[in-house]
Amino acid sequence: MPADQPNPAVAFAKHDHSDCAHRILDRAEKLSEARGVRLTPVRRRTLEILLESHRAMGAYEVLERLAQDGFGHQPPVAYRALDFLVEHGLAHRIRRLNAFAACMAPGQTHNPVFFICRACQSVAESSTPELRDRIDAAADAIGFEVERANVEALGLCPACADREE
Amino acid sequence: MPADQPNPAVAFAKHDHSDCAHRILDRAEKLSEARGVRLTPVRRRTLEILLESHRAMGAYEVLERLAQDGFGHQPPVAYRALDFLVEHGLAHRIRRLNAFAACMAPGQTHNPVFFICRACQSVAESSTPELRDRIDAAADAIGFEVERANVEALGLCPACADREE
DNA sequence: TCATGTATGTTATATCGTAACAAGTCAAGG
DNA sequence: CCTTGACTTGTTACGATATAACATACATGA
Repeated sequence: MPADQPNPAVAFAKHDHSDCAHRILDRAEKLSEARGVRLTPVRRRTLEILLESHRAMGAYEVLERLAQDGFGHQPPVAYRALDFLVEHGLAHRIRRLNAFAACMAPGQTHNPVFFICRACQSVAESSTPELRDRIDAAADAIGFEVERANVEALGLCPACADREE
Repeated sequence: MPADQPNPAVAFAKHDHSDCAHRILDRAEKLSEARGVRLTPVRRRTLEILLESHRAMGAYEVLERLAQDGFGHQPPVAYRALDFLVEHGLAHRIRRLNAFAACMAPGQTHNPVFFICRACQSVAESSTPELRDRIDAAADAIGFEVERANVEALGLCPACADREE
């Protein structure tokens, strides 16, 4: 697999995580510049915090970390940074968990499917255009116009599945 | 289309709604009996309330209606009834809206896709085993075991799409 | 009938999210 | 340089969603 392609298994496999986080931060910087938006210190730090794990984190958990680092202590600080990241495709909102996770393939148009481990809350992201095609086909059949589609699968990641046996 | 098959377009089309609601209530009764669980007055009334529209309703909205009908006034009353309905496949939770909608095909194992109109909040439910197959295939590739999968598509229903043009 | 599990209702509180406003930052044009 | 306007960050205050814990009632079967 080429190094610049997203590897959906990465969240569940051993890997050089600091490397993987840095790579994404670099891309986030470049993307922000290219789009003329500002990856300010809070926003950048928020992304770093999300990138420290492949878990989904609640806004208040992120806020606590931001506060420790000298940023504001109030909810809007975290929500605004997270909203920015989501809006620009640098993070995703995982609705089932009321939480957020860094996007592992920023900048690529992708229709992500989230695989959420119910035991360790890690989240893997897989990109499957065919899935979106199916959704669009079903929508067409009833005259519905899909703008965004969200697929969240709950289950067990390989490590936690082993542990449960 | 046979009358006992779910028609995914029903939510967006004109139809004899009181008939459609009664049919589902009947099935809910039979299903509950068959499974040895009790469709008690609050639970039944909760399902009726959801069935009055094809919209998703928030728990507090449902609670208000229940209170008017002489049931309890506190959140757990609504949440417990809704949780029961969801657990037994008689209703679905629409996470994007923090809301609940009656299931239009109770008793059938189905992997529902929800088409949520962002203008009128109506929800249509479409059942597509192929979609689930795709999700499972993507999961297999990374060693993930899917237990439940959730597809929520946001967009415009036919009526609201017309209105926006 | 009475023991047991299940349902319903309550109070209280946890958790998640946003509106509205004040103050600071930054870049472009005068 | 310095003003202006758009944007960003921070605050207070509140709204919306959800659950824990406990008391009471009710069905069911030994």
